[in-house]
Amino acid sequence: MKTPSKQKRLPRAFYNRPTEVVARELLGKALLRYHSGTWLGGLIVETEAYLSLNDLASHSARGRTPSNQAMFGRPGTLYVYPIHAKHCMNVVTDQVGCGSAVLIRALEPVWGIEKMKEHRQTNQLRKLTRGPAMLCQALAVDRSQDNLDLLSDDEIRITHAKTTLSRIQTKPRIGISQAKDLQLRYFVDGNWYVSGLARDHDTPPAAAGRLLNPLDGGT
DNA sequence: ACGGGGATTTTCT
DNA sequence: GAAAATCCCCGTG
Repeated sequence: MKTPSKQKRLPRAFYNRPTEVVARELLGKALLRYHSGTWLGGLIVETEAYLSLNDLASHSARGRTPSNQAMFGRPGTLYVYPIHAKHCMNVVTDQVGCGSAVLIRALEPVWGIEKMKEHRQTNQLRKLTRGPAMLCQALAVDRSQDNLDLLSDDEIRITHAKTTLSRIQTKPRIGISQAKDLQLRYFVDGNWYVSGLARDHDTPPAAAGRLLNPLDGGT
């Protein structure tokens, strides 16, 4: 299984920190998924933090249930949940049992773009991974990946990446009905693949203000 | 069993 | 900008 990048995985200690810190520092890292003999993935450009305390929008706010148990696992655990007949993926943060996680909301597609186009049934680059459910479909991630460990699993990982970040923005989270005031959404300012209103980041990749592709990025 | 709501996406006007 | 599509999950009875 030849990896498309020589970068190493993020260590456990990276995730075992306050959720807001992890959410911000995940920007620019590489999310890689091995599926049907090929690598898929891209660079993280948008995240949201969901806290263990005083955050009614978090799935952990009403305690542990059978479906959200992964959220209470070790930092670096994957938490995949179903919503509106689709799926979204999170990375568990902070200490074991906290019930906090970071939602991965958007990627700049880099690896396996043709395969991701098939999974998404489109030829438009911008429709591959611009949104939490879109990127799960592109990467063929669903509930069967729930509770996997990003540090040891063979088919999914998050690694360092040689990237140059433009300014990082912090804004309220998207699509929630509670705790709307908390500023826990982080994204690369101006990146073409960030979700939400198009006018906030409508600059095509050929122009300025974005993540640069990693130097060892491949097909 | 039932029903409302949801960290969404797509399509329509 | 609004609404449909679509289904899982959990509180309630």
